[in-house]
Amino acid sequence: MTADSPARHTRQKDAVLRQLRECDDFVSAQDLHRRLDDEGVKIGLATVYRQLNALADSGAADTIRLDGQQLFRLCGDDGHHHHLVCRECGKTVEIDPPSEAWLRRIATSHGFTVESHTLEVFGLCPDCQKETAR
Amino acid sequence: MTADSPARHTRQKDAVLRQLRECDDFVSAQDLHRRLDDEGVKIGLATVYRQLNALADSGAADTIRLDGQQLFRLCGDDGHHHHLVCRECGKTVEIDPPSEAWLRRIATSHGFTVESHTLEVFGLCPDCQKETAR
DNA sequence: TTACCTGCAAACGCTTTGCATCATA
DNA sequence: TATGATGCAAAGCGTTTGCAGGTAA
Repeated sequence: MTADSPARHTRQKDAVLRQLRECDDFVSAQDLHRRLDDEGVKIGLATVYRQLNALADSGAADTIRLDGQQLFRLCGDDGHHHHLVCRECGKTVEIDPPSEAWLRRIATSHGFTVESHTLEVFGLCPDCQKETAR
Repeated sequence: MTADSPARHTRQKDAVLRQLRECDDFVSAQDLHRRLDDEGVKIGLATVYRQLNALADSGAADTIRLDGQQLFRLCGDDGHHHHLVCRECGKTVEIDPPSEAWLRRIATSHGFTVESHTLEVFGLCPDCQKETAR
């Protein structure tokens, strides 16, 4: 571990951070890149990956893996939460995490520490229930 | 949805199933393929993937995603469970699912139904805690 | 001016798929 | 014999990396 990088300020870094702040949900690198592109922001996909990984490494962003791809979200704001995902249309709703005490009790009973956890609940949202009932 | 496949019995299917039974931890498809190869069992990697996916689809095997690859394990019992995963060495321990009532309460409060859920808790296992403390 | 950052494209690792062949039922 | 299963290799997908040129400090 040598001296850390000067952390230069760039247009692209800003764009990634800003866009990340605008999504309150997890986004994939590709998704973020597409959103920036739609906005007219010119940025390489590799740069998006590099920025997101840097944010994740520094602890500024949270990541989860879903369905083979890595999703990122700025962390630190409102504490972490999980998602209720509609299996049909993909709509997501934030839900509160399970009790930390419960997690800790389970982990420590096996001698593990708790660093992070993921929880996702899948079902049908109200709209898709209507569709299916038809 | 038409009639389902006859499910033919083959040497390869047996080999995958047997090898899977021999590991008490999660294994990747590549890992399982290598183990079979070491045993002298001739089998294509694609077949291993196909068998594992078939097992997972049918509900006979559990899968988790760790570090970019999918890991499989026979799920021994009917009731489903979750995992406590060591971030360092990958060791996993089964844990009980959160209360169904809790899940249902959360989902229905948003008008969702509950079909399935995933929960993974990451931390350090006892051995890796010692390593880190060093 | 320096050296970090970027963009492009090629490389990468894991997984899936097309297709001709094999073998179970 | 008929058809699902297999093996091989190529394609696919998300992600990372090498390198030449760009740009903040």
